[in-house]
Amino acid sequence: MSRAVPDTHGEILAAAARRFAVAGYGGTSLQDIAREVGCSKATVLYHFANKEALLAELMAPAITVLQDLDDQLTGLTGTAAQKAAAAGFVDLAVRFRREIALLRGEFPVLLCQPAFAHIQQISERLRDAFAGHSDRPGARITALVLLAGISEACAEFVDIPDDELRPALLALVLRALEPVDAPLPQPPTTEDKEL
Amino acid sequence: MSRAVPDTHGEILAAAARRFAVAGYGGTSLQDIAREVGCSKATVLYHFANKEALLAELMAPAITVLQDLDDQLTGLTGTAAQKAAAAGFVDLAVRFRREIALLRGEFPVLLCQPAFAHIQQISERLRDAFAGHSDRPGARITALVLLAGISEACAEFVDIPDDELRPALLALVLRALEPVDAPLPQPPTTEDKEL
DNA sequence: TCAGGGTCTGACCGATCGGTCAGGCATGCT
DNA sequence: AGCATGCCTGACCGATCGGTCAGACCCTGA
Repeated sequence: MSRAVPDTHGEILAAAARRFAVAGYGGTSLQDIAREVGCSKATVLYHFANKEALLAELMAPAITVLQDLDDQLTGLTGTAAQKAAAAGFVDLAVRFRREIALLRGEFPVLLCQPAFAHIQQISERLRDAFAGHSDRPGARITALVLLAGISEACAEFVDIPDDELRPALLALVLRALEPVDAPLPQPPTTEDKEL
Repeated sequence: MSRAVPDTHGEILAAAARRFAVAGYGGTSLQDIAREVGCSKATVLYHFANKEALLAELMAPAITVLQDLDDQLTGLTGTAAQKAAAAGFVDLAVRFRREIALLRGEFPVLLCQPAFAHIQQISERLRDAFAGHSDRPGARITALVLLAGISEACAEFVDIPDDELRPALLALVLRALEPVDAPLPQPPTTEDKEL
């Protein structure tokens, strides 16, 4: 049988995920992680170049999916962009809520680090899509409220099953989003804008 | 005239607010604050018992208003609780968005400290009021998304004037809240249906 | 039997943190 | 002049942080 192959690497990863979720990235020391695994801090740093590399490996799957979503949103405008962004982000947030919980408000600090710089750009494009690429303050405010709120809710409601959380969030978003390209009483004359 | 009365206490307070807003509470050292004021770290600790006391004095006005809001919400139920909580919290968040920005995701950590323990209870009651005191998952999820989203938005949009931010947030909240005690399909008068 | 590579560790490093303390300095009252 | 008081500081403290390093302990293949 598969008798106790150590897999220290994986154990460290799992322990780090648990600690980060409780105390955040900044609030968790390498010593904490080592203690949880039952090894020395030096062992943690033998398996991972540094603390940031640990976080990066933990976040990698979520980041990949986030980039895919970003690709899918390119070219979409108006309500189409809003709906696609809403469905895509809600699904992503629900699936990776453990990863979102890891960062718990440390987004602003972590995104400043060069290793995560491109994430910031993606999140700005995502917010823009949520606003239907409108620059109306109402649309921009709504987009930010929803994106931040969804992240927080997913990090908080770890006990609710995906199939319950996802539709509830999606319904909320569709209810709350400002329609962006349909407030005009007579729209046909404005389509030359696209050309 | 009032010629250069030092008011070091106030200067430290202002400098701390500026630094906390940029780097967060945990990310700001007493040394940083002292450097910004142009005094020594020991001077900061001469005017304030410790770092936490500095934060407490900075947050005091906002906390007072939060407690007032909490009082006003006691006894309200259903949609009345939702609307009162929405109006009250949006107003509070807009007015004190600088204070909210100070904490930037450090709520979970700071609320664990005994000095801020009662804030956690208030915020839970507030969330409950947002949900119209319903325990439907949809209502609870919506409440959390909106509360967290509003906080984040207020911390982010420091450049938008109050009079623009407040109505936009209020409209969003009223649009997004699940009605909780009005699931009736037909209003009392059926003839206004034509309108 | 021995060499070598993968794994792991205790000891240690420099930096930084919040906080303490004795004392310097200016001012104003007696 | 002498003294008390309020304000401020440099030097220092113990703790903790992320990270380094030489070496010990396996296991395996020659």
